[in-house]
Amino acid sequence: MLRTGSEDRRTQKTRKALHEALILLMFEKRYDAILIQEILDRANVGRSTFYTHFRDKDELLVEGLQGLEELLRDAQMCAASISNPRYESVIGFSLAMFEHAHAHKKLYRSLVGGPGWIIVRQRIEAILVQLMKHEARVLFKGKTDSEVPFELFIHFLGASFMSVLTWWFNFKRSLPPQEINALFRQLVLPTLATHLSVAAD
Amino acid sequence: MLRTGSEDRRTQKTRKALHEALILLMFEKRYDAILIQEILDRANVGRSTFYTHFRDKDELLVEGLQGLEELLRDAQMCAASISNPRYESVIGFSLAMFEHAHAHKKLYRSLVGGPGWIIVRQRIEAILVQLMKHEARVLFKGKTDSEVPFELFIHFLGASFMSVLTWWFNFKRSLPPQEINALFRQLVLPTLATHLSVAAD
DNA sequence: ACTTTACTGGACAGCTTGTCTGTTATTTCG
DNA sequence: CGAAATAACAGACAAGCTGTCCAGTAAAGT
Repeated sequence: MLRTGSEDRRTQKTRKALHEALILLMFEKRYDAILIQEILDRANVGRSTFYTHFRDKDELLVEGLQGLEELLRDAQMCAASISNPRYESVIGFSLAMFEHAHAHKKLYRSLVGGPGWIIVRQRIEAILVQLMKHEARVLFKGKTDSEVPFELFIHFLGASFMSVLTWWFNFKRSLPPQEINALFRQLVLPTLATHLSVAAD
Repeated sequence: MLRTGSEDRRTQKTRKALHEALILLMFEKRYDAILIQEILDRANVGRSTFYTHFRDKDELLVEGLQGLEELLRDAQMCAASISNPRYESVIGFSLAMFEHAHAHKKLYRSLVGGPGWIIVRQRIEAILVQLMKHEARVLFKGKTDSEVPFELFIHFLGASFMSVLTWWFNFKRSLPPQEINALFRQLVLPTLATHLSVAAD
């Protein structure tokens, strides 16, 4: 029997090759214009092999965002301790996310606006929602003066962040991550202050 | 020569048939699962005819949103006069939009979440952005205490609205338009108050 | 060494798209 | 009404991409 905790080295190799090929191709053309066949050629992988790993192109793309989740989780952790008004920890991920996008500028530029962006956007938004839920639950003023459902509040924040991120990339002048982050905070802090309590207990 | 201000009756008929067929089909299945051939069959229109009118399915869908723009424009006009704090007129369209979505519940439900929603969402957002730009330009505190670019501010509002609209449809309990509108305002008014001046002059 | 698993390469049918043809039906205008 | 213009038709067409399948080969693991 072949029981191993980790995967077969061959599968690791193949998956990696496919991911890298997709990334390389995204430097050259829009995500939606990329054919599976092209990924295969670039990765030097057989057609049938691809389908044993992924159902389609989107699944390959989404898997590539695995690392991002951990990155953001760490950033959130870190921010939780140093947030001045306590409730700001809810958007503790923001700077890290902007910086990540900035570091992978070319990739994001290939994605933003195109059909691939919808996939990525939803995935990232889902990650953010998850993070913020965990962080904000305690701080949320459930029944006091606000009747906004918690879920709605979080989704609103997630979508707001993604809209700023999207705008940032469509903007001709390129702002540094710190600046766009400051702008995001300006837009969202008033709402945050209104709906979250200052102290945790 | 056949010069007429309005279109040939035949083309009007065909376009209408195609639009109606698409709508009917959207009641039955997701937009992206609908084949052009199915629209053709339903509308009783020849394949070649379709392509003389529209480049693809999306173009047909987008044309169907023409009426919405006028509806929202009217709502915005109307709201401009009765907004209590002046700056609230910027989101004067909101209730009308929620009501429109509510009136066409089934259609929206078929769209929200699916790939068709991206098309519609972007189109609606573009309309909103256009409306809000016109309304907010005068009220925007350009250089006073805020450095948020006007464009970003407007896109933020548009995306925020669309996120609330989307959440509304994904929410199991169905809230009446008035209530979801109230929630939207609660989320967005703090930011509005911060970045817009109270008086126009 | 032996077994199990993954990859290959190529062929395959299937589906959808968009184009193009000659012909028919309808509308507009004189 | 009659003639010219134009739209719609049916249906065939190539082209493209997808996803599946197979038998054979290579490479892991034990």
